[in-house]
Amino acid sequence: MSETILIVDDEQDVLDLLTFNLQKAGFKTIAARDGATALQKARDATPALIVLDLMLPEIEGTEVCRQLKVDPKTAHIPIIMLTAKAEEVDRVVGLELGADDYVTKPFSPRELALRVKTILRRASGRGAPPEILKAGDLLADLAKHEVTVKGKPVELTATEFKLLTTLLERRGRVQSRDRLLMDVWGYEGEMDTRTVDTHVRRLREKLGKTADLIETVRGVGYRLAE
Amino acid sequence: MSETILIVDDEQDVLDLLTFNLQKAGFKTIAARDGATALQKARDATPALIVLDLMLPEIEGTEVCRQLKVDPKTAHIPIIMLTAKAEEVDRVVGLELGADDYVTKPFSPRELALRVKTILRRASGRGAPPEILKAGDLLADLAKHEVTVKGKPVELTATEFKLLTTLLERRGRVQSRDRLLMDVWGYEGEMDTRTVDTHVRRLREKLGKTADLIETVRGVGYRLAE
DNA sequence: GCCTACTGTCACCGAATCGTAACGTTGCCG
DNA sequence: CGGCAACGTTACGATTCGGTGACAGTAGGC
Repeated sequence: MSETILIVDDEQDVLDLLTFNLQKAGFKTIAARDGATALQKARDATPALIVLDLMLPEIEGTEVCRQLKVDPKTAHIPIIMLTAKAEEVDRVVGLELGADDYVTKPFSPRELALRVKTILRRASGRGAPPEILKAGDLLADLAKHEVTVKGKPVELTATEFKLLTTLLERRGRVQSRDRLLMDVWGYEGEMDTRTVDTHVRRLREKLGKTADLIETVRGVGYRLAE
Repeated sequence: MSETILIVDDEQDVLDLLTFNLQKAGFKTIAARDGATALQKARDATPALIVLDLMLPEIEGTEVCRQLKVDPKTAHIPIIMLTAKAEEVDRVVGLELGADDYVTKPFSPRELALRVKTILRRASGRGAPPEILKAGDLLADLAKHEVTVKGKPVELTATEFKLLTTLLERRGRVQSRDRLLMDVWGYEGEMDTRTVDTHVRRLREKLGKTADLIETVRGVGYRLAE
């Protein structure tokens, strides 16, 4: 089941780190240090997944991503973006670019390996690919970054979307505010746990009547009804 | 569920900071200020996780890490590295050592606590998590934070839930009031309180007929029938 | 550069929840 | 059969918790 992964980064250290850890996780790896090489290797080797640094010399990582998605030969290959700033993320994932996931630097090896596995499992279609999450009238399309209630689309912000999908992924199980802060907001930044409440409220507002799917468990956290 | 964490750093300030924040996050902590002590304490106490500074006097942090990974007694313990320079990190953590994650100084206490939680959650998730407790018609699902009697859900407050699950976990064994105050309420030392009685009553009330599972042992405490 | 959308924080409020005291009841002892 | 101690029950003030609206900072789009 050893699949090949293309790693694109201009820094040798990062390249080594990724190569080592992904190989330890059981993948084959090939590397590229600039955009042009990356495009060529992607076409030649057709890897199962590409890890792409956003900041590259000469050609921008975003441009590489776009070209990969244009070429029919490489368009289907999932891409994980490496980026320094968490703010850029919104644009990168799901919008103009077709990146499937992102990891912010500095990232933990463990985290990256996990995401790679998750995406490959999802892409291979084996074992119930959770591309689309459902709950009652609620549909969340991870690939399209789109949520619908009874077929009608609901406009959510990036944070709201992530919060909702996080709850959907653990449907039925209560998520503490701390837990949600970790999974939705990430490691960095000191944040008030009440921020979660506010976003839950905004989510409920936008979901209208379907909002009662989001249950409050007093003294514990939030939960999506089953 | 309080797990022990070994903190290794030669600076007292950092040690204090880490100790304070990890304890606030609900962990027990032990500390070591040099490599030799760290190795010894790791073997003796077998902590659930080790936070290890890369820069140590006498023995390098890298060397400590290596030795930890060699000893079968400590090899399985996850390690989070503390390091000052971001560039070194990649190589050190990924290639030479078996560290599970790293945090660069200056780090936010919150971030570290979160990474600790993430890794511990992942590590403990492997085993057989007894997430559902049973007793007669009574079912308690820890993850869902939900209790049912004969399939019908019963609404419990956070305290009642914790009290019930605590009794369930020690089914058949009598729990003294002091013991319950410690485990459920987190109180220390002895105190003269009827609080436990009141909550037991409320529990019984909500459980209806199933309440007789909770037995009173006069002069001692409470017990869940087997 | 202005404007809009989004985000995180704060203060306030009502309601659920909690701990304690006071009182009633039960069981055990001589 | 009394008395006492342990436990059950009730009630209530205090506290905590989550919902809500408002607001300032910020980034992106035009």
